[in-house]
Amino acid sequence: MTARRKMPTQQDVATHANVSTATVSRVVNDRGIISADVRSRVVLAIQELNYIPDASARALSLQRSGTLGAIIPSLNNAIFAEGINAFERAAQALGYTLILSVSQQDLAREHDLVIKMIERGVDGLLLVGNLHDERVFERLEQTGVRHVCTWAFDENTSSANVGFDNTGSMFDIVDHLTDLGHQHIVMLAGKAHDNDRARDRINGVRHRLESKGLSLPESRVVEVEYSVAQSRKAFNAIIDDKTTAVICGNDVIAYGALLEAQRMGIDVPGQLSITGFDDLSLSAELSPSLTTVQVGADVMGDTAAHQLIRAVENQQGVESTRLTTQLIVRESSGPVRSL
Amino acid sequence: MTARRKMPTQQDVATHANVSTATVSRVVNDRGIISADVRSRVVLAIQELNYIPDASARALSLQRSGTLGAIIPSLNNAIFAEGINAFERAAQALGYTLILSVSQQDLAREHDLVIKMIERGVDGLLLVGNLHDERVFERLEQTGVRHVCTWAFDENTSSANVGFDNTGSMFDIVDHLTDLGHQHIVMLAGKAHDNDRARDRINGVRHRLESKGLSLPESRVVEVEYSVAQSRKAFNAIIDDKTTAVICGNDVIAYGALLEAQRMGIDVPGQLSITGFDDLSLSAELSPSLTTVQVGADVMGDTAAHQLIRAVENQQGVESTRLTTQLIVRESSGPVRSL
DNA sequence: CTGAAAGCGCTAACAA
DNA sequence: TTGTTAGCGCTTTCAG
Repeated sequence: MTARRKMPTQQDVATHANVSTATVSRVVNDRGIISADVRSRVVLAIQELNYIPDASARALSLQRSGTLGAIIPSLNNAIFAEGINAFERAAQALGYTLILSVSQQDLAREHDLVIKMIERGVDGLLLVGNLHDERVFERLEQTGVRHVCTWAFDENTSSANVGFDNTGSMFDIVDHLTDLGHQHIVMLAGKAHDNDRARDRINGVRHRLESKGLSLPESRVVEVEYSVAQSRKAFNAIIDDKTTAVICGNDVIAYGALLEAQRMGIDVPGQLSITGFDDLSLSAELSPSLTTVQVGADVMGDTAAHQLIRAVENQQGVESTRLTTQLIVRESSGPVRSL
Repeated sequence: MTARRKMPTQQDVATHANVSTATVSRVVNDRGIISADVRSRVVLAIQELNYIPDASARALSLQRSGTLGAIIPSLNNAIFAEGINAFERAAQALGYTLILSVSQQDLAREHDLVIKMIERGVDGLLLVGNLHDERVFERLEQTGVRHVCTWAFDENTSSANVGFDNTGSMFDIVDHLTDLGHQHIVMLAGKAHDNDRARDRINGVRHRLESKGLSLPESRVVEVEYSVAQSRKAFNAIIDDKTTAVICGNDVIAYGALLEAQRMGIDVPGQLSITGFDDLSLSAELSPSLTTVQVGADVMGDTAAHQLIRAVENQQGVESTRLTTQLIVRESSGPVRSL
């Protein structure tokens, strides 16, 4: 088991079945017309030899690999895992294999990974967000590799988008809170470095508040790691008596805020409203359940895979799909308590 | 952008730099000795043409792909996502690319995916658990593809294992609970279909209880989906007044039990002790925090990648690594309240 | 130190 | 319907 056995090749099968390699190729790929006799001989030979075709050779010859690439910031983020799960499922259903790389929220690393993906000959590539190294777009354009940027939607990008408007999604949250009378709001945002989604969400909150004569000064925004423990600390540090609501950049951060508030004896939503973003399945189960924004990561992953594959197989461009988010009002947000 | 551009090949670079393709190959792979002059000409040509090597052709020629495959039951399971994250990170650091497929806890599907992986020419393959279609092992053996089964450890498997003993891990939980005086225990196990880990955990609990003169009849075990909502239902259906402790097959199930207990007004751990398995990061944050078993998914993923790559690059067999789990006692378990 | 040539396994015209 | 023959792009002897 330490030595790598020589695997049977198409040639071996051909010899064994007494046909040409072209014929073997034809039956393997179900292409053209083959007599029943020949077909059965080939099939038998394949079974007897335990023949498994070589995808590299096939890709080299076909100039198509049958793979889809995906580069994501992290897998330790339930919502990305969910999106990739759907992406892989759709790809698998359509006969494609997933090549997955993690950029660790580092755009320089992401650039290198994109090159790797091109080397691998992926037929399509999924990226997260619209913020990337410029050279990424150049390379993709130059090589003609189909790609789609997910988790964001911007009318004015050159690349196709399958995602939602991060800025606009926050309007619903802000409107919901201001309707409930909240004016003193803080935001526990996700880390915005190399991350346009986090940045857009902050801007969304800020702009919407400003449009209502309110504001979100720098002092009332903290960027937090994707971690409940980190979020608790951040919450603890920024919370004060005047604050009546905290908007979180994602559900995990919201869990931290919620748990820490409870530990501090702050009543949610009585004294403080808390909102999340993503609508992880746990969010509906907590007590109080979390008001959040549903993003449909599974639809996004599924759609991205389908768009990519359709573009590849029909030799056309990748279409953008604008997904909508939905505000899910639950128990963690409520009216400002009158004094 | 709808037409696939012809990418520059090694041949183009060779012509441009006025050298042979062999030379280009040498500078690209840093192999052999090349004069400074030639090297710089080649490097320049590569940049000017934006040359990106073709991994398929390389793999075909080298009979090595530089990829590692992984087939996991699901990505919507935080602990697998964590393990794969570590696996990918290690692979990436060592120059390998990850090919990931999801079997959806279906061994028949897994078998097909293994064939796909062999077609892709993965240099090494990660599988979860020791329960697989027999033909999987035959194929792997026959083709000589290095592989490792994770999330389990059994002395008597033919395949290398990088994991822990699921049966034995439950002994710690059982001992902990019986030490606290618990005798009426129920188990909310993970779905055991096509899943030796879940099965082993059930057996672990049962055997350990029996060794102490206690028992875990079928009527006190329910298999539950990996879902907080499902777990709440199952908990609700099985809980009764006599039960003083519930052992859960994983942390997510435990969250469901805990939240439902709280909703029902059951005091944890006053009236009921609850334990989990996995030690997800949230488990330490909940209130009460969850007594659970830490499995070190990141170490497992990292180790698996290293073992695989070492085996490939040194032409040797894959070594097994026995990982240990650790009981983490927190607030959700306590002594049986004396009546 | 560099080039020429063969070959990795498969597919795709083009003939037969 | 089936076989023959070129490659696909890269690496690797083997010469020079």
